[in-house]
Amino acid sequence: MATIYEVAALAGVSLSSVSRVMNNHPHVSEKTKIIVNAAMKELGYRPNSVARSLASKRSDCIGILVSELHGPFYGDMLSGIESELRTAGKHAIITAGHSDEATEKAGIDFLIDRNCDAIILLVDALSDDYLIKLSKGSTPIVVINRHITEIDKNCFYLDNFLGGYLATKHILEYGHKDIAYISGPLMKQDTTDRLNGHKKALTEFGIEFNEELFYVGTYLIESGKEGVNHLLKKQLPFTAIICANDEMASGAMKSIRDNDMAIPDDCSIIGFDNSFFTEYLHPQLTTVNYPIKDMAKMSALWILKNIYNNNKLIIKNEFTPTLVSRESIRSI
Amino acid sequence: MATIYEVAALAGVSLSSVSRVMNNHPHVSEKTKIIVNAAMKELGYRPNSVARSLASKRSDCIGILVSELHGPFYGDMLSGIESELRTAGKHAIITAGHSDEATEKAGIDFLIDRNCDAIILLVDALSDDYLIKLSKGSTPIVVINRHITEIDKNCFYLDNFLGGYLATKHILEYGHKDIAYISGPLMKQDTTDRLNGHKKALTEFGIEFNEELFYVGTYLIESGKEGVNHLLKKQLPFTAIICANDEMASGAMKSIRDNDMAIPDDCSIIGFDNSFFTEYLHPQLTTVNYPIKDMAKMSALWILKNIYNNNKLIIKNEFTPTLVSRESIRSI
DNA sequence: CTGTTAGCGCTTTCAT
DNA sequence: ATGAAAGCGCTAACAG
Repeated sequence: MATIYEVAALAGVSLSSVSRVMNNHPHVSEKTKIIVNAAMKELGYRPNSVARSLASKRSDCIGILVSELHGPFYGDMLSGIESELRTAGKHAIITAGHSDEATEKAGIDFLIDRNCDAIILLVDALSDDYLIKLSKGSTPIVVINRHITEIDKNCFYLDNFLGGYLATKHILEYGHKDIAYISGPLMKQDTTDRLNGHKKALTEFGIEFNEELFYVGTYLIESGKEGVNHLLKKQLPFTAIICANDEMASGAMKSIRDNDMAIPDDCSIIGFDNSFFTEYLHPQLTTVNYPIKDMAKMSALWILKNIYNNNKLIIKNEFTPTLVSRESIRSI
Repeated sequence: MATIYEVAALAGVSLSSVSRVMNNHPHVSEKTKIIVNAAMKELGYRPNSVARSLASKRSDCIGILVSELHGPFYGDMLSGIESELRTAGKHAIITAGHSDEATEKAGIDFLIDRNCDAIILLVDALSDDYLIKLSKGSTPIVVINRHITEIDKNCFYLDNFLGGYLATKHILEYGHKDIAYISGPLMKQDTTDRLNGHKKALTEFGIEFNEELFYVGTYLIESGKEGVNHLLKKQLPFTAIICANDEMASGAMKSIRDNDMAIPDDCSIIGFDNSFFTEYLHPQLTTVNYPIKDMAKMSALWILKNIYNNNKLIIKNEFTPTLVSRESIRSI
């Protein structure tokens, strides 16, 4: 691998000149530009980005910390960010936090230590306070799927309360009264927001929230199954299940069918996220659209605007969920 | 951010001593260790990994180049690799190649330029020759989902031929004779391997391959739909469709139902990959298991063994597909 | 066992 | 417009 020294020697100029043409500095003569470029080509020169990063304290890299690397939700998010960064000539460094506090902290440190110009965070375990403090550090951060008032402008979030409300209202409008709810882990803010939206809708329709028909899951398919089995065991009547995400909904659907009940005839069901596969379930799952890809792209755009000074971009922070009505709900 | 100088000053030792305790060198007195560690803690010192990487030419980072960041297949792969690396204290730097030659090359250069200790590749557009040449460079590479004889030991691949064979044999054993095939892009090796396996099974059963019932898709859901519509337009009889992956199979299922045909009564269908969602389709999709997560983990283990000298590990390169029989096929 | 001294490859003042 | 020189923070011989 040729270094900048060899390029300079071959071109018969100094290091600085090579550096200048590499970085498109103004005030470089056309002649130097040409001769240096020729030398670079001849040597197949590629700048060492580690050295560059050490000297300049920049890296053209954005760190991304996400809970998991698999799953439709995170996949769409990563894809959305990467595509925006790529078109801007920036790179993504991706790592996973596994919803564990120590792992999330370590992930952030890793990204900071690699001189990322900014970091995009989707974390569950870290406290608001930690993130607020982090935002005061020298590496700018952006937070997805979480609304922290103090760093409001750096947050990109869904109105989860509205989402929970919409789902439940939809169910209620179809005449359901005995409604089960399979929730995500209560430590997550989006989970509780959705749940509170749910409760608000219930209240509006004069229906009491029933702890007996409430199950706390993990957002994973398995816990959708477990949730249904748990509910069924209680022998309490219910005509609809609201699931806090699509994966649990698909697990729930399976379990319901395994118990010889039909969807939506014996039990209606609604999910959350509008993952790609919901359209391929049978029946097609009614759900709430979570525009994660748009949000992910927006977070990348924020960085392009605020870190790399692309001023043309217009940023919005809050995103709105919408109901996607399909086949998994029937009228009572 | 404190530097190694400040730590050395506070501890009253030289740089080298600090460096030595950081890197767990032998021949460091217990006393120095303690005093240096105390100084590090007091200053909240974190080594600058960029500087370290520049000086040492190592990074404890593994580069991963994958076609896409979303989708069940790539998600499982990334997850599998990351979990192995994490437990070994190594980090993943992930980027996407989008099945485009120039993008794949740029991705590789990016990873090399960041001093990755090794690179894991899942690429479609790059030629065997390019990869062979690359493997002679100074950054070790590992290739997933591709078998290149010359760099055999660095490849982790499925017996796609067998997979294609198994799928078709299964269909044939159920008595089908008019069999449609929705393929992936023919430029991909796994695609043609599967197709050749398919043809072999046909031959064994004395059935001729019918170009009219053959459709080249993209491995995306949409093209499963398009494939079915294309086939239906021809008005030729067929009782089963073999899809080269599950996503196209799910698209095909939807299209079939949209045309008022029942699965498997009017048309049997089989997929490939055994993606998580196939179990939640209706009917549950019969498919061929692709142990991508195991393969991904194995590729990571190869690196731990060969690059980081963890000799205990046993490596295998070829993986075997298995048939997963579910509900989407009926007897003729 | 510890300290000194060169770098790693590039950026960035500061002169000229 | 160009060059010289001083780092960026760390590692790694080499002495001692």
